[in-house]
Amino acid sequence: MSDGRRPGSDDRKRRSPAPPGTHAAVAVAVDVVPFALREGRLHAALIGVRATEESRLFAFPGGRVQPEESLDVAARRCLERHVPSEGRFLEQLYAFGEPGRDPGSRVVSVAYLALLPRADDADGVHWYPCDDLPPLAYDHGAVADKALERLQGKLAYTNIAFGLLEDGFTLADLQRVYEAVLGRGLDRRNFRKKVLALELVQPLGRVRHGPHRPAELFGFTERALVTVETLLTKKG
Amino acid sequence: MSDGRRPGSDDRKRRSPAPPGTHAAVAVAVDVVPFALREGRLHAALIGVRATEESRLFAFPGGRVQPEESLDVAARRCLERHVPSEGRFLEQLYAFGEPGRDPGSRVVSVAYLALLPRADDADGVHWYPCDDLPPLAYDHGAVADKALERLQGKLAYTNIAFGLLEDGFTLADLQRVYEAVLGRGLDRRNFRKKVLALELVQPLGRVRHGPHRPAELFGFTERALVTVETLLTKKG
DNA sequence: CTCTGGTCGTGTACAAACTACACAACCAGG
DNA sequence: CCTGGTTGTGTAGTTTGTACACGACCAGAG
Repeated sequence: MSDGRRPGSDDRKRRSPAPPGTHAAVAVAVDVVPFALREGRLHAALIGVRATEESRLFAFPGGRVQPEESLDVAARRCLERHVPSEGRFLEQLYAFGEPGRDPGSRVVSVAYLALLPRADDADGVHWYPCDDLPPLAYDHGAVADKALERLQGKLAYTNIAFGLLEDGFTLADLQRVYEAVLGRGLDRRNFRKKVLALELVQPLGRVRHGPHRPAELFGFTERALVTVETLLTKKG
Repeated sequence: MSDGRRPGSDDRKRRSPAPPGTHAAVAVAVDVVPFALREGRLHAALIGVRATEESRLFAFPGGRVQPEESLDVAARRCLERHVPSEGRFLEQLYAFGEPGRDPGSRVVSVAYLALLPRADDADGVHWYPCDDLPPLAYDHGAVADKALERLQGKLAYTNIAFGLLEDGFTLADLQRVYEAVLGRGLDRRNFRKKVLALELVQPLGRVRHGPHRPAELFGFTERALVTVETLLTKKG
């Protein structure tokens, strides 16, 4: 693994612009995994990339990082180009850089996790349930796994799930979000106790009417994304 | 944020090799934050990058990613070039890509977190206590913050701290690791109960002699890195 | 108007986990 | 033989998590 230079020499010189003629062969891209709820199930937004003879192939929205933009900006740009939304949550997920992940060229892709309050349809966008994704191009299968893993993990100790809701939700709505992401049921009474005790939501003073007892509507409190001690336990 | 192409068009074309003459202006590097314990305090390994008139400047070991190597391999190569060790733990941390982070050229750097069982001295390597780091080049101040944050966070629900120890440690040694990383004391008896209950360590049948009662020596169990329910609580 | 289905909202008993804390065992060295 | 400093163990009290039942309330059917 040595490059032949003397030990202790400063590796920083490699950061200088490459000499003329030897341009860097590694490109940088971003990919965004957009999650949203549809009919109580967690869905991800995909773009069709090409149709082989017998099967279509999908990938997450993404693109090259421009020389003057940051990774975060590039991710938001790529997200908004395909998926129109007012997503509040966009967080870096992981950098994928295996040499063979993109056939033909060497691309290091920084993946992002995006949470949207609604799964709006748009031109070229396909929403698929997370537990039934179509064949994915590149290494986007691994990207999807990582995204879901991160979302589930952060669910337990942050209020990240609120990125999948808009103000004016009922506690039952919120619970459905948790159940959809975790893939298991929660006890309604214990879940309610826990959420209210942490004071992450505040009643709006309005109610939602339906064929049943009216449900109180809630909104988020001031803090946008907090790391709480334990927002969730085994049974909610 | 539109690039003028029709909506829904496939952004994937950007992944193809750049046309001749228009080479990608964004380079990819890795930086490794190596942590180890020295005299009961958490230290990080730094490399001197340049000496200005009145002050030296340091940075974490790093370098450009080679066209044929993966990010993980590049990180291990850069770590081992500077810091000789048999580090068991090396994990991707975060990708830093602000346009201005590296003066002169656009470099996206994928940072890695490394844990070493010992803080060995080597040519060109400087070990500094984490709570008293010297001035850092680039955005390595933010990198250091992120690394420490990750380490502290994972301490609570994984056995990541074991990367800072070698087999043949006492439970007091292990506790000192936790206290050094967290920066606070833990209750000896509760800590011992917790660690033993999780069966992450196994007695080696040997003891360490000293001027006091002999201490039993432990090693790690088979599983290398596990995510435990709650390895740590407030008082250990 | 009454009935009914289905949801909303609350409280209580039990079990498990966390926290605080004290004492004897043991060795090296004086 | 005594002493200092560490290792090793257990118990009581508090907090947190878990399981579970019942009345309140509305819309719609009859």
